[in-house]
Formats: sequence, C-alpha cells, structure tokens
Amino acid sequence: MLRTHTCGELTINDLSKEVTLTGWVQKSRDLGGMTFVDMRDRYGITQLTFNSDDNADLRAQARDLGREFVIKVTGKVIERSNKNLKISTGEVEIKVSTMELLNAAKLPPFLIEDETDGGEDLRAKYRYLDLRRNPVRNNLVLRHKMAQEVRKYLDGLDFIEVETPVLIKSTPEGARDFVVPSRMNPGEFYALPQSPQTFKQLLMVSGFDRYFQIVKCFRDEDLRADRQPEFTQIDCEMAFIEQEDILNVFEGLIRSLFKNVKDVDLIDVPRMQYADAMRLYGSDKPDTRFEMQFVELKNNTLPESQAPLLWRGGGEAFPVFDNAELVIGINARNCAEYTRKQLDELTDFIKRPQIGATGLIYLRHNSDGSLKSSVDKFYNEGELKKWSEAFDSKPGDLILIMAGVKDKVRKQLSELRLEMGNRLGLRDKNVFSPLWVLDFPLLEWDEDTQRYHAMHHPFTSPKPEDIAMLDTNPGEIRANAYDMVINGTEIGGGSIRIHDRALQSLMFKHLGFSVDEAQKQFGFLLDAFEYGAPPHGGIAFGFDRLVSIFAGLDSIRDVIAFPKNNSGRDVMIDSPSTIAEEQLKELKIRTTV
RNA sequence: GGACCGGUAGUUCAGUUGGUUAGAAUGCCGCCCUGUCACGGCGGAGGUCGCGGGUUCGAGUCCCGUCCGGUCCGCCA
Repeated sequence: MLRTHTCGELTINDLSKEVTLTGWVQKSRDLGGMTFVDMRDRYGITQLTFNSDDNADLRAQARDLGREFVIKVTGKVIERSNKNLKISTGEVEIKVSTMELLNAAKLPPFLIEDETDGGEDLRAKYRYLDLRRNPVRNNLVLRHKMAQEVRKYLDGLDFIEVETPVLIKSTPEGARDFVVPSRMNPGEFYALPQSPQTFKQLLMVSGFDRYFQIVKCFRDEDLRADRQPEFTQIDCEMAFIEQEDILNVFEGLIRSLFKNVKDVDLIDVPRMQYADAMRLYGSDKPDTRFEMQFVELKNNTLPESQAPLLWRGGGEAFPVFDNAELVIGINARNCAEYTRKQLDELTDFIKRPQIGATGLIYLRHNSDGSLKSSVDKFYNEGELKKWSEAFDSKPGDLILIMAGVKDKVRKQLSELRLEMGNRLGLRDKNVFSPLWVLDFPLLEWDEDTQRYHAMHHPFTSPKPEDIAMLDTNPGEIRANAYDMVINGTEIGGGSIRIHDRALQSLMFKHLGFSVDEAQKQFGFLLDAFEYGAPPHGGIAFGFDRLVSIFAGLDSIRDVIAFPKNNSGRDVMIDSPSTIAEEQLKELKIRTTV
C-alpha cells in the first residue's frame, strides 16, 4: 500500500502520528512564505502545509503542483492554528516532510468541485473527471448501498439470485430489440433481453420458487431523462403465491430500502384501482404527494344514472361544454389571485403541441366569496355556485376546467395538475409518496396495427371473472397486474402470470399470433407449462429510477456511472461506431454503401 | 418521425433596433504576500461568436440550410 491513511480519516485524535497519504491536488493556496495544499481522495480532503522556513526546496516543489496532480506525501499530523470546522479533518493538517509526484495532470476542462462550472456535454465527455466530484460519486455510493440492501432483504426471504443469458431471441412483442449478429450462424441474430421475463418464469417451473436478479436490460427505443437504452432492473419472481403476497413482500422491500438507506419511515403503501387513477388523476402513475383530484362536471361515457350533472340552464348554449364527452377540472387552492398573465401562461402551457389542448376555463372563487368565471356569459350565478360546491372551493381558490374527449382531456388535465403542483411547490423531493396501482387492463387497442396489444406483457393473467369478455369486450378485461408508483414515477410493475398452456395459447391467439407463430416464438414456454408449472407471479423494479428518486434527481443519467446521451451515444468512448470491413465479412453482413 | 430551448474566451454566461476595438465572472499564467481554507493585492494572456450559404455599405445579432447538446411528444408489452 502506498498510503497509511486516507484523506478523510485523520482527526484531532491522530495528532503527532507520522502518516503517508496519497491523493489528488484539489487546490493550493500560496501565501508569502508557505503553501497550503488540499489533497483529495474519495474519502475526503486533508490539508497539507509546506513552510519555506522548514524546507524551502519542498515548499518550492509544492508551489509547482497543479490541479489534479497525483501525489504521495509523508509527514506529521499537527493541530491547525486556525481550524476549519466545515470539514471533518479540519482541525488537523499534515506538516509534510517528503513528497513524491506520482503523476502530473493536465488542467481539467472544468472545475472538479461540488459546484462545477462544466456543462453536461463536457462532463459527459470527461465522465471519469466528473465522477471525481462529490455529488456524482455520492450517487454511485447510494446506488451501491441500495443494491446491497436489496440483496440483503431478498436473501433474508430465501430469494436466490440467478443469472440469465444476455444473448437471447428476438420477439415481436414489446419494445424494439437490440440485436447481435451470430458469426457461427450466418444471417441469424441474437437479441439482448428487454427483461429476463421468460427465463424467470422457467425458473419457477424449475422449482426455484423465489428468484431475483439485479440485471441489465436493453430496449432500442428513444431516450429520455429517465430512460436509457441499457438500464438495470431488480427482477423478481415467486411461485405458489397470490397477488397479495407479491404486494406485501415488495412493499416490504421498498420500506426496508427507505428505512435502511434513507432512514425514512413509510407508513404504508396505499392501493388504487387503475380505473380510479385514471378518473381522479388522469394518469396510471399519479403523483400522490398532493391531492388536487379531478372533479367531473360532465361525463357522457357513464350511464345516465351515474352521470355527474353539468349545471346549466338559462344562458346561451356553450358548445365547448355541450359537445364535450368529458368536462373535468381541478381546484388549485389559494390561486384566486392569479393574474391574467399567469392564467395566460397556463393556457399556453396546455396549448403546447406536446399537450395539445384547445383551451382552459377558470372559475375564480374570490376572497369576498364571489365567483368569477371566464364563461360567465354562458352560466348564471347559481350554476357557478354548484360548480364551486362540486370542487369544494373556498374563497381564494381557483378552479381550472377543461373539456374534450375522455382519454385526451384526462391526460391533458393531468399535465396541468402536475404543472400546478410544481408552481405551488407541492412536489417536494424530500417527500415520498408510494402507491400501488392495481387491476390494469389486460389489453390495449393499437390504432396502427389495428389489433389488441398486451398492456403489460403477453404472459399476464386476466382476472378469472373477466375472461368471458375475451370475445365480446377485450378492452374491458382487467389483468392481475400492478405497478408501484412513487411521486408520479412508475418504478416497478408486475403481474400474476399465466401458468396454463391452454390459457396462454388463448392469449396468444387474441394477440394475433397464429398457432405456428406462437409455437415458434414461445414454444419453449408453452411446452414448459405442460411439465408442472406452478402458479407464479412477479415484479420488476427500475433500479436506476429508484436510485434517482432516492437521490432527489430527475435524470437517471446521474446515477449511472457511464450513461449515454440523448441520442444513445456514449460521447466519452464515442460509441456506437462503425466496424472494420473484416468484421462485417466474418459476420456475413453486407454493407450498402 | 415531430416540437421547443441552447451553441460567444479553458469554463459558465451577457451582448439592446444590425453599427467603432465582442464584455463579465471564474479558471489559467506572472509578480507580491507566513495561517489560508470561496485567501488577498497588482498585472497579463486567452475569441474562426458551432459550421455553410444568403440579405446588407456593414451580421454574434436578420433569413435559409446543416451539425451538436438538452427537454418533451410519438415510441418505451
């Protein structure tokens, strides 16, 4: 070992010890006859002193040290005459007797400090320098701690971590596959797994009963702040269980992570039906850190007996509401003072192409109790009063209403709700609000392909009581599927699987697979189901997202050591890249130049 | 595939209605300074205004194209 101690451990208790430290020059401060050097390693910073009265040559050497030089020093731990109580080592310093330059360094392109001056682009290119910075390193330390905690918790419950293959088979369902050409089988390709789904189900057939894996998964889709082409899942599966067991075990996992990593006590994880999430929040991943639930003024999709009333009477017709399938709104508490400009901003926000709403109607509940609406012309005071009651508005509140086609307007209002949450400071990163969303639809109509797709994946079991609707009303079938949502981010999802060959075949049929196709794609699984497949189900958590929520970050890039940029490129190693003609030839891949 | 924002000194940014020699902060270099820790003082260097084209007497600024980065929509079972 080149060192006796790290730069983070020496304190007042180590006075007069002779120590050897190694590390990087964080910064040097040159005074008239002496030089202070802050030496940094992953554990902390220790101050070195060089005094020309003691050793003029050594002090001269210290003056020549540049930022990020790698040095080794030996010296004595002494008490500082002026202490720095901001850092743990701030009461002592090293009076250096010998110094060795282990490696010089070019001036880094940005400051290696907590508050760096580097832009994202530059930091990505020099990621190895960015990783020297405390905030970035701390994210990886947090990630490590969480991975350890996951393993500890699941191991304690007899889960076994099993590695599954990375070179597997491409399937048409779901996300686009990354593919890898097979040299030994010209013209054929492996696919990288989007998840180890079928393998973990086969492990259940094999009797592994409780499986998990912290595993890389791959999807060749466009990136986002919370989406990378390769990402990590906590992939889990259990046999001989019911949905309730999965919810309990993995609620426990989340609770132990919060407790042991962040020292946060979660009371419980509330549960919500998918249908309610859509109705009350317009989203299958509602941010439940704040209420602001939707209130329906009109809903033409409900039978008349359940329909909310759209209060209207004497005024002239208001086509925007009259023609709408759904009229819904939210109550933004204490926003009645919003200015015209602020209301216009909100209108512009929902009119952006990404949201695509046509307009926003407001009802201001003034502090004197009077009601003022942008549609006064069409609705009389009594009607507005009934709206106010429906929203339970108090003087000072602002009700924001949108109208349109059900699914669209819910999604649009959901965006507005989140925006209002931001504006009102209701989305505190230090508040954690987990939620189970249950009973997702089994199938989803896809306009492009004109057929139903599995909403979760094709191995998800339908609710037994809903199976009858397969032929009559497939879109209404509910699945034994569940998501865990924290603060409006989907961090995990799973289902009770099908373990019966006949039912699985029936599902493939309804998903548009011919018998041959199903056999070709998933025959191994269908066959396995005939050899004693136990009832089973599982869940997978997005580990990167979970860590980023724990870290209070919006982007998972910050919790990945070497992430890819928006275009799926690693700008540090400059990949992807072309490969040599010789490699292409070996792979029997023709170039089309 | 699409929308929006950005690209000016090593770095982060400002740059007015198109007008003289493109600025600030920070970093860097030099000198001074013996208790600094955001050290301080004085001085200095540092620019193909992403790239290409156009309009104009004149373009960092306006127009067109293009590249790069970011955020989002589509996409992501």
